[in-house]
Amino acid sequence: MNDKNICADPCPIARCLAFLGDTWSLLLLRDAHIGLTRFDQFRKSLGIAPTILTRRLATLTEEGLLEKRLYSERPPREEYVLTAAGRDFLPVLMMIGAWGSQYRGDGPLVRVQDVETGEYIKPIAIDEVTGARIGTRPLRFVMPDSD
Amino acid sequence: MNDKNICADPCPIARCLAFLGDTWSLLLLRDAHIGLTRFDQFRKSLGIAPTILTRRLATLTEEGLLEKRLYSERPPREEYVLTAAGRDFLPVLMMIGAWGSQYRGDGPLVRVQDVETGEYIKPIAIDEVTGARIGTRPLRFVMPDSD
DNA sequence: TGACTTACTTTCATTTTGATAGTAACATTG
DNA sequence: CAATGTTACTATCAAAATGAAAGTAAGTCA
Repeated sequence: MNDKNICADPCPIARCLAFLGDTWSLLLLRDAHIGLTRFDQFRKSLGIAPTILTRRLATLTEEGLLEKRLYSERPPREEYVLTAAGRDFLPVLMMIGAWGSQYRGDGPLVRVQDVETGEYIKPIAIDEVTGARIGTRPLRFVMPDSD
Repeated sequence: MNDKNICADPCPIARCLAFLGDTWSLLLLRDAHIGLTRFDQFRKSLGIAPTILTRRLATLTEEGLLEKRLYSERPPREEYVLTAAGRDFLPVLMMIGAWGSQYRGDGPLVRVQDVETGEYIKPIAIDEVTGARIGTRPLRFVMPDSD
Protein backbone atom coordinates (compact mmCIF):
# COMPACT_ATOMS: atom_id res chain seq x y z
CA MET A 1 0.00 0.00 0.00
CA ASN A 2 2.54 2.60 1.00
CA ASP A 3 6.11 2.71 -0.29
CA LYS A 4 7.98 1.27 2.65
CA ASN A 5 8.80 -1.88 0.74
CA ILE A 6 9.89 0.08 -2.30
CA CYS A 7 12.79 1.56 -0.35
CA ALA A 8 14.93 -1.56 -0.29
CA ASP A 9 18.13 0.34 0.49
CA PRO A 10 19.67 -1.31 3.56
CA CYS A 11 21.08 2.01 4.79
CA PRO A 12 18.81 3.53 7.45
CA ILE A 13 20.04 7.02 6.56
CA ALA A 14 18.97 6.57 2.94
CA ARG A 15 15.61 5.17 4.03
CA CYS A 16 14.94 8.19 6.15
CA LEU A 17 16.08 10.65 3.50
CA ALA A 18 13.90 8.95 0.89
CA PHE A 19 10.96 11.00 2.13
CA LEU A 20 12.57 13.51 4.52
CA GLY A 21 15.44 14.62 2.34
CA ASP A 22 14.33 18.14 1.59
CA THR A 23 14.52 21.46 3.36
CA TRP A 24 10.80 22.13 3.68
CA SER A 25 9.99 18.82 5.38
CA LEU A 26 12.71 19.36 7.95
CA LEU A 27 11.67 22.95 8.62
CA LEU A 28 8.07 21.79 8.97
CA LEU A 29 9.15 19.30 11.60
CA ARG A 30 11.10 22.02 13.34
CA ASP A 31 8.03 24.26 13.40
CA ALA A 32 5.85 21.39 14.60
CA HIS A 33 8.27 20.89 17.51
CA ILE A 34 8.07 24.59 18.31
CA GLY A 35 4.32 24.16 18.56
CA LEU A 36 2.79 25.13 15.22
CA THR A 37 -0.06 22.92 14.06
CA ARG A 38 -2.09 24.75 11.42
CA PHE A 39 -1.73 25.15 7.68
CA ASP A 40 -1.59 28.93 7.80
CA GLN A 41 0.81 28.95 10.72
CA PHE A 42 3.27 26.83 8.76
CA ARG A 43 2.69 28.84 5.61
CA LYS A 44 3.32 32.18 7.29
CA SER A 45 6.26 30.92 9.32
CA LEU A 46 8.07 29.48 6.31
CA GLY A 47 6.82 31.60 3.42
CA ILE A 48 6.21 28.36 1.56
CA ALA A 49 3.86 28.17 -1.43
CA PRO A 50 0.56 26.51 -0.48
CA THR A 51 0.96 23.91 -3.24
CA ILE A 52 4.20 22.69 -1.74
CA LEU A 53 2.93 22.93 1.80
CA THR A 54 -0.07 20.73 1.00
CA ARG A 55 2.18 18.08 -0.52
CA ARG A 56 4.73 18.14 2.29
CA LEU A 57 2.12 17.91 5.03
CA ALA A 58 0.50 15.02 3.17
CA THR A 59 3.81 13.15 2.92
CA LEU A 60 4.69 13.72 6.57
CA THR A 61 1.23 12.50 7.51
CA GLU A 62 1.39 9.41 5.28
CA GLU A 63 4.83 8.59 6.63
CA GLY A 64 3.54 8.78 10.17
CA LEU A 65 5.41 11.80 11.52
CA LEU A 66 2.35 14.01 11.67
CA GLU A 67 -1.26 13.24 12.34
CA LYS A 68 -4.35 15.13 11.25
CA ARG A 69 -6.68 16.13 14.04
CA LEU A 70 -10.02 17.90 13.88
CA TYR A 71 -9.87 21.02 16.01
CA SER A 72 -13.23 22.45 14.96
CA GLU A 73 -16.38 20.70 13.78
CA ARG A 74 -18.16 23.78 12.51
CA PRO A 75 -16.55 24.83 10.28
CA PRO A 76 -14.62 21.55 9.80
CA ARG A 77 -10.95 22.39 10.36
CA GLU A 78 -7.96 20.15 10.82
CA GLU A 79 -4.55 20.65 12.33
CA TYR A 80 -1.34 18.65 12.17
CA VAL A 81 0.22 17.31 15.36
CA LEU A 82 3.41 15.33 15.89
CA THR A 83 3.17 11.57 16.37
CA ALA A 84 5.63 9.57 18.49
CA ALA A 85 7.74 9.07 15.36
CA GLY A 86 7.66 12.80 14.74
CA ARG A 87 8.63 13.61 18.32
CA ASP A 88 11.48 11.10 18.11
CA PHE A 89 12.88 13.10 15.23
CA LEU A 90 13.81 15.93 17.62
CA PRO A 91 17.35 14.60 18.25
CA VAL A 92 18.08 14.90 14.53
CA LEU A 93 16.87 18.50 14.47
CA MET A 94 18.84 19.35 17.60
CA MET A 95 22.05 17.91 16.17
CA ILE A 96 21.52 19.86 12.93
CA GLY A 97 21.02 22.95 15.06
CA ALA A 98 24.14 22.22 17.07
CA TRP A 99 26.19 21.94 13.88
CA GLY A 100 24.66 25.15 12.56
CA SER A 101 25.39 26.99 15.81
CA GLN A 102 29.01 25.86 15.74
CA TYR A 103 29.77 26.45 12.06
CA ARG A 104 27.24 29.07 10.98
CA GLY A 105 26.84 30.86 14.29
CA ASP A 106 27.54 34.47 13.26
CA GLY A 107 25.12 37.06 14.55
CA PRO A 108 21.97 36.54 16.60
CA LEU A 109 20.86 32.92 16.95
CA VAL A 110 17.83 31.04 18.19
CA ARG A 111 18.78 29.04 21.27
CA VAL A 112 17.10 26.18 23.08
CA GLN A 113 16.56 26.34 26.80
CA ASP A 114 15.91 23.58 29.30
CA VAL A 115 12.71 24.80 30.95
CA GLU A 116 13.51 23.25 34.34
CA THR A 117 17.05 24.55 34.75
CA GLY A 118 16.76 27.64 32.56
CA GLU A 119 20.11 26.82 30.96
CA TYR A 120 20.78 26.59 27.28
CA ILE A 121 20.88 23.09 25.83
CA LYS A 122 24.17 21.81 24.40
CA PRO A 123 23.19 18.76 22.35
CA ILE A 124 25.78 16.04 21.84
CA ALA A 125 25.52 12.54 20.42
CA ILE A 126 26.88 9.59 22.33
CA ASP A 127 26.84 5.84 21.95
CA GLU A 128 24.49 4.53 24.60
CA VAL A 129 26.51 1.30 24.84
CA THR A 130 29.93 2.75 25.60
CA GLY A 131 28.90 6.26 26.61
CA ALA A 132 31.57 7.59 24.27
CA ARG A 133 30.90 10.70 22.25
CA ILE A 134 30.25 9.91 18.61
CA GLY A 135 33.25 10.83 16.51
CA THR A 136 35.80 10.07 19.22
CA ARG A 137 36.23 6.36 18.45
CA PRO A 138 36.76 4.54 15.16
CA LEU A 139 33.61 3.07 13.61
CA ARG A 140 32.95 0.33 11.10
CA PHE A 141 29.93 0.33 8.79
CA VAL A 142 28.72 -3.26 8.50
CA MET A 143 26.76 -4.30 5.41
CA PRO A 144 23.90 -6.69 6.15
CA ASP A 145 25.08 -9.29 3.58
CA SER A 146 28.49 -9.88 5.17
CA ASP A 147 27.81 -13.17 6.96
CA MET B 1 31.54 37.09 -1.55
CA ASN B 2 29.88 33.86 -0.52
CA ASP B 3 26.32 33.59 0.71
CA LYS B 4 26.91 33.24 4.44
CA ASN B 5 25.65 36.75 5.06
CA ILE B 6 22.65 36.20 2.83
CA CYS B 7 21.33 33.57 5.21
CA ALA B 8 20.22 35.97 7.91
CA ASP B 9 17.80 33.47 9.43
CA PRO B 10 18.57 33.32 13.15
CA CYS B 11 17.65 29.61 13.29
CA PRO B 12 20.76 27.44 13.16
CA ILE B 13 18.73 24.58 11.68
CA ALA B 14 17.60 26.76 8.78
CA ARG B 15 21.15 28.03 8.26
CA CYS B 16 22.45 24.51 7.98
CA LEU B 17 19.65 23.36 5.68
CA ALA B 18 20.16 26.35 3.41
CA PHE B 19 22.94 24.45 1.68
CA LEU B 20 22.63 20.92 3.13
CA GLY B 21 18.90 20.46 2.79
CA ASP B 22 18.84 17.89 0.02
CA THR B 23 19.20 14.14 -0.13
CA TRP B 24 22.29 13.99 -2.35
CA SER B 25 24.39 16.25 -0.15
CA LEU B 26 23.60 14.21 2.94
CA LEU B 27 24.26 10.91 1.18
CA LEU B 28 27.55 12.32 -0.11
CA LEU B 29 28.56 13.18 3.44
CA ARG B 30 27.55 9.68 4.53
CA ASP B 31 29.73 8.15 1.81
CA ALA B 32 32.59 10.48 2.69
CA HIS B 33 32.39 9.24 6.28
CA ILE B 34 32.45 5.65 5.05
CA GLY B 35 35.69 6.49 3.29
CA LEU B 36 34.87 7.38 -0.30
CA THR B 37 36.83 10.29 -1.73
CA ARG B 38 36.71 10.19 -5.53
CA PHE B 39 34.23 11.48 -8.07
CA ASP B 40 33.61 8.08 -9.62
CA GLN B 41 33.34 6.36 -6.25
CA PHE B 42 30.56 8.73 -5.25
CA ARG B 43 28.93 8.47 -8.66
CA LYS B 44 28.87 4.67 -8.66
CA SER B 45 27.84 4.42 -5.01
CA LEU B 46 24.88 6.77 -5.40
CA GLY B 47 23.92 6.39 -9.05
CA ILE B 48 23.86 10.18 -9.22
CA ALA B 49 24.06 12.07 -12.53
CA PRO B 50 27.53 13.61 -13.01
CA THR B 51 26.06 17.07 -13.51
CA ILE B 52 24.45 16.99 -10.09
CA LEU B 53 27.45 15.37 -8.46
CA THR B 54 29.75 18.11 -9.73
CA ARG B 55 27.48 20.78 -8.31
CA ARG B 56 26.98 19.09 -4.94
CA LEU B 57 30.69 18.44 -4.44
CA ALA B 58 31.40 22.07 -5.34
CA THR B 59 28.85 23.31 -2.80
CA LEU B 60 30.12 21.03 -0.04
CA THR B 61 33.65 22.22 -0.81
CA GLU B 62 32.70 25.92 -0.87
CA GLU B 63 30.82 25.50 2.39
CA GLY B 64 33.85 23.94 4.02
CA LEU B 65 32.66 20.38 4.65
CA LEU B 66 34.88 18.84 2.01
CA GLU B 67 38.31 19.78 0.78
CA LYS B 68 39.88 19.08 -2.59
CA ARG B 69 43.22 17.33 -2.45
CA LEU B 70 45.56 16.37 -5.27
CA TYR B 71 46.21 12.66 -5.12
CA SER B 72 48.12 12.40 -8.42
CA GLU B 73 50.21 14.99 -10.23
CA ARG B 74 50.46 13.11 -13.51
CA PRO B 75 47.72 12.88 -14.57
CA PRO B 76 46.36 15.71 -12.35
CA ARG B 77 43.64 14.16 -10.25
CA GLU B 78 41.81 15.44 -7.20
CA GLU B 79 39.84 13.78 -4.44
CA TYR B 80 37.45 15.11 -1.84
CA VAL B 81 38.20 14.63 1.84
CA LEU B 82 36.23 15.61 4.92
CA THR B 83 37.26 18.74 6.81
CA ALA B 84 36.78 19.17 10.57
CA ALA B 85 33.36 20.69 9.84
CA GLY B 86 32.51 17.70 7.68
CA ARG B 87 33.64 15.23 10.33
CA ASP B 88 31.60 17.11 12.93
CA PHE B 89 28.53 16.40 10.84
CA LEU B 90 28.71 12.70 11.75
CA PRO B 91 26.40 13.05 14.78
CA VAL B 92 23.66 14.35 12.51
CA LEU B 93 24.05 11.38 10.16
CA MET B 94 24.11 8.93 13.06
CA MET B 95 20.91 10.36 14.54
CA ILE B 96 19.21 10.19 11.13
CA GLY B 97 20.35 6.57 10.92
CA ALA B 98 19.08 5.85 14.41
CA TRP B 99 15.65 7.22 13.51
CA GLY B 100 15.66 5.22 10.27
CA SER B 101 16.63 2.03 12.10
CA GLN B 102 13.83 2.52 14.61
CA TYR B 103 11.03 3.54 12.26
CA ARG B 104 12.07 2.10 8.90
CA GLY B 105 14.00 -0.92 10.13
CA ASP B 106 12.30 -3.72 8.20
CA GLY B 107 14.61 -6.23 6.56
CA PRO B 108 18.42 -6.22 6.40
CA LEU B 109 20.05 -3.02 7.66
CA VAL B 110 23.48 -1.46 7.61
CA ARG B 111 24.77 -1.25 11.21
CA VAL B 112 27.59 0.73 12.76
CA GLN B 113 30.11 -1.01 14.94
CA ASP B 114 32.47 0.39 17.56
CA VAL B 115 35.82 -0.94 16.31
CA GLU B 116 37.34 -1.21 19.79
CA THR B 117 34.52 -3.10 21.49
CA GLY B 118 33.03 -4.79 18.42
CA GLU B 119 29.54 -3.85 19.61
CA TYR B 120 26.94 -2.08 17.56
CA ILE B 121 26.55 1.64 18.19
CA LYS B 122 23.29 2.92 19.66
CA PRO B 123 23.38 6.66 19.06
CA ILE B 124 21.42 8.89 21.41
CA ALA B 125 21.36 12.65 21.85
CA ILE B 126 21.78 14.17 25.27
CA ASP B 127 22.16 17.65 26.67
CA GLU B 128 25.77 17.99 27.75
CA VAL B 129 24.76 20.41 30.51
CA THR B 130 22.21 18.25 32.34
CA GLY B 131 23.08 14.86 30.86
CA ALA B 132 19.38 14.34 30.16
CA ARG B 133 18.32 12.63 27.00
CA ILE B 134 16.89 15.08 24.48
CA GLY B 135 13.14 14.75 24.32
CA THR B 136 12.71 13.81 27.97
CA ARG B 137 12.49 17.34 29.37
CA PRO B 138 10.48 20.35 28.21
CA LEU B 139 12.35 22.82 26.03
CA ARG B 140 11.90 26.46 25.15
CA PHE B 141 13.01 27.96 21.85
CA VAL B 142 14.36 31.42 22.56
CA MET B 143 14.34 34.02 19.81
CA PRO B 144 17.43 36.25 19.77
CA ASP B 145 15.43 39.51 19.82
CA SER B 146 13.61 38.80 23.08
CA ASP B 147 15.57 41.03 25.44
C1' DT C 1 -26.58 40.00 2.53
C1' DG C 2 -21.77 40.86 2.49
C1' DA C 3 -17.31 40.59 4.35
C1' DC C 4 -14.09 37.47 6.66
C1' DT C 5 -11.50 33.14 7.90
C1' DT C 6 -9.10 28.87 6.97
C1' DA C 7 -7.49 25.40 4.15
C1' DC C 8 -6.71 24.44 0.49
C1' DT C 9 -6.68 23.76 -5.47
C1' DT C 10 -5.66 25.49 -10.21
C1' DT C 11 -2.79 27.33 -13.46
C1' DC C 12 1.37 28.30 -15.49
C1' DA C 13 6.15 30.14 -15.78
C1' DT C 14 10.65 29.20 -13.87
C1' DT C 15 14.05 26.28 -11.89
C1' DT C 16 16.11 21.99 -10.91
C1' DT C 17 17.00 17.38 -11.96
C1' DG C 18 18.44 13.45 -14.52
C1' DA C 19 19.87 10.72 -18.53
C1' DT C 20 22.98 10.45 -22.21
C1' DA C 21 26.78 11.69 -24.80
C1' DG C 22 30.97 13.98 -25.32
C1' DT C 23 35.60 16.01 -23.90
C1' DA C 24 40.29 16.80 -21.70
C1' DA C 25 44.40 15.10 -19.96
C1' DC C 26 46.90 11.91 -19.35
C1' DA C 27 48.68 6.44 -18.84
C1' DT C 28 49.02 1.92 -20.67
C1' DT C 29 49.16 -1.64 -24.06
C1' DG C 30 50.31 -3.86 -28.38
C1' DC D 1 53.43 5.44 -31.75
C1' DA D 2 48.61 4.51 -32.55
C1' DA D 3 44.80 2.58 -30.10
C1' DT D 4 42.54 1.92 -25.96
C1' DG D 5 41.62 2.89 -21.16
C1' DT D 6 41.01 5.77 -16.96
C1' DT D 7 39.28 9.62 -14.37
C1' DA D 8 36.90 13.73 -13.84
C1' DC D 9 34.39 16.15 -15.50
C1' DT D 10 31.06 19.48 -19.23
C1' DA D 11 27.17 20.01 -22.72
C1' DT D 12 22.67 19.25 -24.09
C1' DC D 13 17.99 18.72 -23.51
C1' DA D 14 13.68 16.48 -21.88
C1' DA D 15 11.13 15.73 -17.64
C1' DA D 16 9.96 16.76 -13.04
C1' DA D 17 9.65 19.84 -9.14
C1' DT D 18 9.01 24.35 -7.44
C1' DG D 19 6.98 28.85 -6.75
C1' DA D 20 3.90 32.84 -7.40
C1' DA D 21 -0.68 34.35 -7.98
C1' DA D 22 -5.32 33.81 -8.21
C1' DG D 23 -9.39 31.21 -7.26
C1' DT D 24 -12.52 28.03 -4.50
C1' DA D 25 -15.14 25.66 -0.66
C1' DA D 26 -17.29 25.63 3.64
C1' DG D 27 -18.34 27.76 6.81
C1' DT D 28 -18.73 32.15 10.60
C1' DC D 29 -19.76 36.75 12.06
C1' DA D 30 -21.98 41.40 11.84
